[in-house]
Amino acid sequence: MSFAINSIHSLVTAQTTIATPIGNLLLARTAKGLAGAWFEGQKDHPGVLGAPECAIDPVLQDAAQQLAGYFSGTRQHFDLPLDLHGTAFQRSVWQALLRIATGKTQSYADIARAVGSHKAVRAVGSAVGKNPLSVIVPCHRVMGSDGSLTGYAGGLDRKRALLSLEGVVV
Amino acid sequence: MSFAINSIHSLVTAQTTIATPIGNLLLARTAKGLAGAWFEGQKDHPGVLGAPECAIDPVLQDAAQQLAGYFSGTRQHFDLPLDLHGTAFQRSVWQALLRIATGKTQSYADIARAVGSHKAVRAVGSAVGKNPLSVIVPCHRVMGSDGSLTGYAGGLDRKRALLSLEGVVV
DNA sequence: ATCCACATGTCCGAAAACGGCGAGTCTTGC
DNA sequence: GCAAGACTCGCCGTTTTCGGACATGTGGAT
Repeated sequence: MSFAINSIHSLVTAQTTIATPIGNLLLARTAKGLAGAWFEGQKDHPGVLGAPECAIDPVLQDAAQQLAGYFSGTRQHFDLPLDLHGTAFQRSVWQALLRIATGKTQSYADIARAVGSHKAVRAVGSAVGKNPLSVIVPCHRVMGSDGSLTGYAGGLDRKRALLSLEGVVV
Repeated sequence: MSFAINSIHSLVTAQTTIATPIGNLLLARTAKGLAGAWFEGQKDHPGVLGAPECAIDPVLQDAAQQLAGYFSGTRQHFDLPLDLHGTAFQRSVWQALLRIATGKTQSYADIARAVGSHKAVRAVGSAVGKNPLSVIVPCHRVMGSDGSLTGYAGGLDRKRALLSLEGVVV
């Protein structure tokens, strides 16, 4: 077994798993901030991380608490140090996602325009699909131009649940 | 028809042919020890040797007996006086082959490292291919780095048979 | 003298395949 | 007519695959 050279595996300094209404969420941090949040069984779940299980890390604790607030409906946005690993294009897409307010949605074409190349719609699709921070980077707020629920690495059920939690009618 | 200047033809003092489960094997010795073991129809088979057919030569007799043991599964390694004729590089490669235990395999790159020039992989390939002592110098235990069965002067079927006799799964 | 062919393995660039799309066309079924 | 699906094709960053170049020692051909 071998890991990709640029995987964040080797950079993770602490991890923990928290329970949410839609499944367990694995949180991972690096020296610079929160770097991963994957649902159990989600597409790019890194599997077992070598880093120490650590529930008392400040960043992970903050994240857990803010996520709890989000799922209970009291918190509208997150305030955490993030360490997003990806290509320049991917990072710009993820930044665009962070600018979508809770309860709003945008289309893949909207994001494409936002990052400057309005024709790169499919590329946006695959970048969105590789979002390493489920929930926190709100890739679930992206829908097809015709309003259709198109895809979600964690499964469409979770996407529906998150949107409905935010008051969006599908 | 002509023989190469450095061929061992003129040095052979005795020869014999023995039967094995995978074909007849021609054994040849010089004054110093066993110098040749070629399968019928194998690539560098020397053809007819001028030396006397002699089944009672001590070295040839030992070789025949040990080979019988090997093919019946009771013998794991050979103990015979060898007279390996080849260039310095070839001899060092063949010596490296002798260090591969029964039931193990190595890649051409492994051998290259073992003889000190890790980039001379192709050179190793051709040296291995010129091994004069089939079975006894276990050139059949060399495989591609990706585990592929690449070549054998006696035919890939024989290579497969030998490996399977040694318990290696291809 | 030179050149070529080998029982390989590594590297690098080019080319092709692959998506969490979208817009345009065509086909149904009312 | 006309709306809702099925199909086609262009779009573009990323990933995977593929092909050529190179390193190396030797022997045989030219």
